[in-house]
Amino acid sequence: MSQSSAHHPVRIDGFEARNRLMAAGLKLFSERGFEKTSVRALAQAAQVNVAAVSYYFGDKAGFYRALFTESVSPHRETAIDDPALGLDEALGRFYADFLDPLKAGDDIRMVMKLHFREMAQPTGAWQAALERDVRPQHKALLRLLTRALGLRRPDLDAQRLAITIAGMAVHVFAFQDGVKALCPLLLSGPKAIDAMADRLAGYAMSMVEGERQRRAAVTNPAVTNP
Amino acid sequence: MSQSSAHHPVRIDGFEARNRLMAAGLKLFSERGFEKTSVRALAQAAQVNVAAVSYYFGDKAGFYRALFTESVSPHRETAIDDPALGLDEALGRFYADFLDPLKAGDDIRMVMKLHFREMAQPTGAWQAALERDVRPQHKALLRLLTRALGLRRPDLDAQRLAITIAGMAVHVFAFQDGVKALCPLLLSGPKAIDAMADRLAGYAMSMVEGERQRRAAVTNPAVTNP
DNA sequence: TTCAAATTAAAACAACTGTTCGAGATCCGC
DNA sequence: GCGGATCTCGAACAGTTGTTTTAATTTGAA
Repeated sequence: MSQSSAHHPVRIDGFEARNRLMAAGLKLFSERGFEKTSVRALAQAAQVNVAAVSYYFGDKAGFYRALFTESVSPHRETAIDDPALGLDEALGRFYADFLDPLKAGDDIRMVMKLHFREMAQPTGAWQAALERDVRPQHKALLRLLTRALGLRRPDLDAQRLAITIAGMAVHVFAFQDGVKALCPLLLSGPKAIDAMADRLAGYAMSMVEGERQRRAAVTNPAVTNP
Repeated sequence: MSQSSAHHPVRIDGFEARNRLMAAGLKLFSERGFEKTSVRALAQAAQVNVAAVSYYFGDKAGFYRALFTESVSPHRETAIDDPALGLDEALGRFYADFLDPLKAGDDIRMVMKLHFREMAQPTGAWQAALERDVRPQHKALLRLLTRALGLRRPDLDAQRLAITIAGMAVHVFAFQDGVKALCPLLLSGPKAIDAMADRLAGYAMSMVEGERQRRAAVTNPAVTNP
């Protein structure tokens, strides 16, 4: 109903309570989700009165939104479509940067969980993040692939390739619990994560090469067709 | 508290209400999630009294579990590790069968959403499904890849490959909303879905081939190393 | 110190949650 | 028809939810 953080007129000094709330909110929301996290649980975890969340954020939803907005974006913005980079370098950076937050044991992991929780259950907060963060990354990847495939403009098959190449990273991230259930060693420790990023880059390279061959075969079917 | 569906002694005839509840539950739970769906909303959508869900399922949670259990498993169990199949055939079947439910416009899509909603936010209901449905598929895929790579036993890199190959399909499924936001044409209509499955199979083939070469290069590094 | 603004605290609010109760309706075999 | 099981209904339960209110407290500058 009310705007978020419209209560206090200008700004304040006693941000301790607000900060404690942010920390507790990151933890609880990422663990239990929005619905299952009550304002009272938040207040208790932050050692703060119940009214504080309304006082500082106007709303539980406003608190959630603030958490989503003010949290540092966990993914570095990689310039993968820099023409100076080779395809292998670009893809290597892409996966390395994408999977990097997996190594940080602290809050970043929680921010990620928060984000992917929203992906599976899209609300307004995520739609905004998609347009702001995901779409540019996708476009950059698409540019990279269009160039690598020697195309003038991206076509549907380039889109498929881009979605899949990005999806491999997203999948590792979003379903890390499932991955850990199937094979715990795959994501245990920084070295395993680096290895995973390396393999993903290799997979993507193979995919691009295969797509290149497929396109060649389609335009010149006489060679390989039975 | 109480066991699910422990109310009615033996069995009943008037299953109309129960069926209507199942349909409404599939719709609402898959749309809004478990927490956001109230028993009253379920009853109203099913045109059934509030007490019906307790009467037939004992519990809201029991209702959810029943929905999860009784719903037909959306994915056909593909025998991809049949040694008679070539790798390309096996992977082609795998993706075709996996993405097939995307074409069915009806309830199956809702069942999928229900499942993937649980994946992102694992509860008991999903853990059971993982052990029953996902793990066997993963093991079959792992067998297939182990054979294709000429290994005696699956190693960590084979695990990575299997997880990623399956993940490409999971990603399309789980984030179809995001995919549609980025490129709506990719999943519109059965032909597009078939094409996507084809491409995924091709990608996987390329990945396996690339992995085979990588392994060869590792065991015999003199050839390609700088 | 003094005063007003900023912050905290406890209690109460109304709305909604899942669940249960008991009375009525409906069915089926007899 | 009757009788008993099966099912439906509305009301009410106790508990939790997010939010507001009101008063007490702390804070910082004049």
